[in-house]
Amino acid sequence: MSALDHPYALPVSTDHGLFVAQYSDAGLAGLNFPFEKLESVSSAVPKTVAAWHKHTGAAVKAMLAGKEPKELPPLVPAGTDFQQGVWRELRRIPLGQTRSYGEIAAAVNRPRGAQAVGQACGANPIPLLIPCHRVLAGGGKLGGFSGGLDWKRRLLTIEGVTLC
DNA sequence: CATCAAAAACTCC
DNA sequence: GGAGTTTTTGATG
Repeated sequence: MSALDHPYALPVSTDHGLFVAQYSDAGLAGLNFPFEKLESVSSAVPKTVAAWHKHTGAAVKAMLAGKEPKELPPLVPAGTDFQQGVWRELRRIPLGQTRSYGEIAAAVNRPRGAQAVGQACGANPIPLLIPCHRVLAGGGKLGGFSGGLDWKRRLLTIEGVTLC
């Protein structure tokens, strides 16, 4: 994992732990799952970032409650063109539904690029708001998840997805 | 060139 | 037909 240095990092307290949102000057650039220890967070931020963070906090809490976030901050994940395309497709998945890596691959015109889609999902800097957890492997298998498969199962359960 | 959060094809019971 | 293994495939560092 490369250390992405984003200008601002702010905590998001939830019932499931303390997330850390990272912002560039263009919007939300990263969202970290709760980990053992936290890196330094920014104490003072511009009002624009504060406004984004308010939306981020509400959105994250909404997601963890199984609801669709009402309002999102600008999402500005850094990545290649292919990754951006995949992430855009991921955001089109309705809450509580799942797609397969192959489906996403087809949607971005890479009919046989399922594994590449998997990589793009793994490179997703903003879990939850870019719902990479809604992407399963073929046949309803779980696949994998950056923050641990435990999180993926938990998130899907929250959204009402029943696993085989 | 090696790796990866996949999928289809192919084998063998 | 089903479970396990091998091949194919695409983006990334």
